[in-house]
Amino acid sequence: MSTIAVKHRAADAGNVSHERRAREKEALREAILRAAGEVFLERGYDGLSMRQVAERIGYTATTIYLYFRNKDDLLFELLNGGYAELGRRLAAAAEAKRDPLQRLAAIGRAYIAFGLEHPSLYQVMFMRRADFLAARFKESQNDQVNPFNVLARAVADALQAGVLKPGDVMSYAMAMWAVVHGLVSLALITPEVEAGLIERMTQLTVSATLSGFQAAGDATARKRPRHGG
Amino acid sequence: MSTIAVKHRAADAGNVSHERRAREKEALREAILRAAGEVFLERGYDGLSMRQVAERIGYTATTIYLYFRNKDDLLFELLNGGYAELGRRLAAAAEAKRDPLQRLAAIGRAYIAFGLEHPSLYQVMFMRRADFLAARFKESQNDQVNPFNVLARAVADALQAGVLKPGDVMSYAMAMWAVVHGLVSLALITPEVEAGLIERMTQLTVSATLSGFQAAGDATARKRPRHGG
Amino acid sequence: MSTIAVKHRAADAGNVSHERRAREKEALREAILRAAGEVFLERGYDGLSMRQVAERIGYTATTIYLYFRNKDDLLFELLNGGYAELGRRLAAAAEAKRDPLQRLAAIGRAYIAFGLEHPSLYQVMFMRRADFLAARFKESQNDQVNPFNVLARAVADALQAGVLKPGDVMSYAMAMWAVVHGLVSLALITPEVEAGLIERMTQLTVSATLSGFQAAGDATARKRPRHGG
Amino acid sequence: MSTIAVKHRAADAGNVSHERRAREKEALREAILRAAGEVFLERGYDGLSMRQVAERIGYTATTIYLYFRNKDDLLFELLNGGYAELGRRLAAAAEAKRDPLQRLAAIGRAYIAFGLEHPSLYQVMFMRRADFLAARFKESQNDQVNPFNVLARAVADALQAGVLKPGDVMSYAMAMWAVVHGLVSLALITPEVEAGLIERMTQLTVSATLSGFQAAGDATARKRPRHGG
DNA sequence: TATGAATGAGTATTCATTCAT
DNA sequence: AATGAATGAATACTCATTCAT
Repeated sequence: MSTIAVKHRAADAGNVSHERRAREKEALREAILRAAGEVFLERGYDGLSMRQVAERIGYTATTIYLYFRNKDDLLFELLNGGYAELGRRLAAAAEAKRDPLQRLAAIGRAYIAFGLEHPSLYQVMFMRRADFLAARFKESQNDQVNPFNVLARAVADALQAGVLKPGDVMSYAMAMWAVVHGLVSLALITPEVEAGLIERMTQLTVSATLSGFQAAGDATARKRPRHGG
Repeated sequence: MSTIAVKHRAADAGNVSHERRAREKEALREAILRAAGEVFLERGYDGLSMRQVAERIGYTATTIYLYFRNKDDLLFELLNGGYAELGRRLAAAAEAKRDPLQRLAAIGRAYIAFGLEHPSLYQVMFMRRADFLAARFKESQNDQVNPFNVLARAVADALQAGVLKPGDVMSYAMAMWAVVHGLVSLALITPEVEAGLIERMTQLTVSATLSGFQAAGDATARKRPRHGG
Repeated sequence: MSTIAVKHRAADAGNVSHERRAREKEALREAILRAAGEVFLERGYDGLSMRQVAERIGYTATTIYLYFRNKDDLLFELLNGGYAELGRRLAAAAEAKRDPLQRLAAIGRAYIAFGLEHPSLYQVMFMRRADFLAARFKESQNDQVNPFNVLARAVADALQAGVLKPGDVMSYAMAMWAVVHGLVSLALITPEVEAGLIERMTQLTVSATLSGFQAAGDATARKRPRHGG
Repeated sequence: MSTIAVKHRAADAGNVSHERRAREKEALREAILRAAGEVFLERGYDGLSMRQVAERIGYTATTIYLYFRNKDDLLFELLNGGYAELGRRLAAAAEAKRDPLQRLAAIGRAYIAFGLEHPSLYQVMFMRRADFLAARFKESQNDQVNPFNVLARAVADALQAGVLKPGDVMSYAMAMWAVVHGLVSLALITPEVEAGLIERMTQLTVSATLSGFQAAGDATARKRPRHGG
């Protein structure tokens, strides 16, 4: 309410370099996105209002329109950042493990961690049909770090390595996604459940699923009794 | 806006029976609930507006207040109906199978079927946080057909029968819930995916999960190679 | 909320006499007015709603429209009753005293008592400009017990008896009305004031006013040192 | 409805000064307050609606929220301004007279003048119960020019000077307030009465009251036969 | 670049009233 | 005589957005 709205006009606007201008502009843009993320987290999807965001960064609501065309545009960028971040984290998890099965488990754990760390964002990313964003996402596909692709590649590797029962890549990838998504989304809509239970059911599920997927004669299974955590 | 607002006064009011009146009233009540489910699904909790609902059924917003005390009441009835129906179906599935593992599989399949058959209702029931309803649900618990209880009882039986690896009932129940919920909710937010893929990933997941849960020495596992479908 | 709405249809409507019908109808009419008065008292002018009134007597809001054309009509009857009641009480007070000055004091006290006993009604009767009612009141003047006329007659008598300083009836009547109205309305808008203070200021004012109005050489004044109470 | 909704964007915005902007803003603020006073007077507290106010000044209801936080805030400012103005006028009247009785008479006349000059404001200030504002007024008491305090001080002085019959300050102050309030409020709700009558009854009442209050042996009374106007 | 003023559409809910029965 | 269903207008308030500066 009583946020002090400092005037943000650069005092030395006269001889400022173009670069610096661009940098400042980018900084504000990111500040807006950050604030939007916070509001998102605290008040949820519908609680995200231009005014709330503006107040948090000490600017007027109008100013946001200089950086984002409208609320949907702001939201789009926010989600885009979410997908990119998730993609990076899955990719990082994948790179950290050589063994195909361990890699799959690591990807799953990274996915779950991301979801639990960004509850509001996750809900908008994966728990709603956001048709209004679909079209825009089609255009801006960044396949490099597309989260699903990271998973699909790891599945393909594991299949080729023969550590999974025979099957098609897509079915396996969707199945695994379903499992981790089920864990995360269930945890998010039943927040009164104690953290320990979430942990135990996650262990149980990931472990069981992977051992269930595993090729019967795969000797490596014996040596890795605990897939989760 | 473009909804045609037909006058709903009975044309043949002369020989209208009390029964018919009651039936018409019940029909409108259900139409409201159905419309509310759709709107809730499309626009979320805050997006669910009495006006939207009213417009969809061709009545005034005021009319809804003749059937439901307020917005929360409307939502409560909506969800309550859903939980009851799901509970009944899970209970029926459970009763149909004697074998503990088969019973668990049957419950899972019934759950998935319910979700896919009632996409909008399912999303309202399990894909949003509805904290505001928690209190009211606490009061009106109908434990007999509480969906989760049906699952938990089946898990307890299976554990006692020794067909599952040792573990606590709650973790197993939550884990199984997570798996089926993951499958359903993923299917619902990616509707462009072909039905066959949904089917294959469901088979894969349910089968793998149950075999992963199964006690190592359980001889019965050999005889039931396909848990899903 | 859960008021049981009993069906009020006369069971023996077939051979009921016209008289009895009329009596019943009148009874309900008065029940409505009584309920309206209660609601008025509890929730004030704007809190008076047809629904509230209807609920209180166990009928539907629609029923009221069978007895009063609309809300204004109901209100008009209510106020009309108020004026009549006030008129009767002032007239009764006037008749009870023979001495002109004592009669004026008695009228004043009766006026004040009425106001304090019917706060909500008094506010609507005398503390608002109810233009929408003015026209209707012009028509239905019941001069017999018109409250102001009672006062004016008492003033005229006192002037003729020579107990008041010379002056015109209208000015005296208005002046006295102003004094008692000031006391009542002040008491009504400052309800947190203790009753004792209201009492004392009333005594003080009435006493001072009357002695101030009194003709200088009026011997009776000496003998009646206390006009109030 | 029939209000002409002029666009209020300054036509000559080019060379507009900050000062002018501020002045315009203040002007609109006061226009809102004035309109609010009128509406309040005509339709009462619950009848005072942001929409009505907005329509009367030719702006949208939303605009009012740029000047006042909410309805109560608007009302608070409205009344606060009135009390301050009345306090100032009473204080000025009090200072202008040294003689205790003349001072009381002057205060009374100033009060009446204020009421007749600001009929709508006066009605809002003193002819309605405004419990909802009590709390806020408690906080923001400006005792310096609190109207009632001005009167109470003058009464205390007069009592100490021995020109009033013995009594307590509070009773006298309330009594005098009741008298002037009665005159004003009666005048305001019976506007069809000719101005001359108002004048005569005021003279009569003020004069009588003060002489009635006056200590019996107070010689000064003889010299001031006419206390009013 | 950023702002202040303003708007119009939207929200839940309540109310007086009408109409067919 | 009384009701039940329905409406349309009203309420305070919030929000995304526009426009001139």
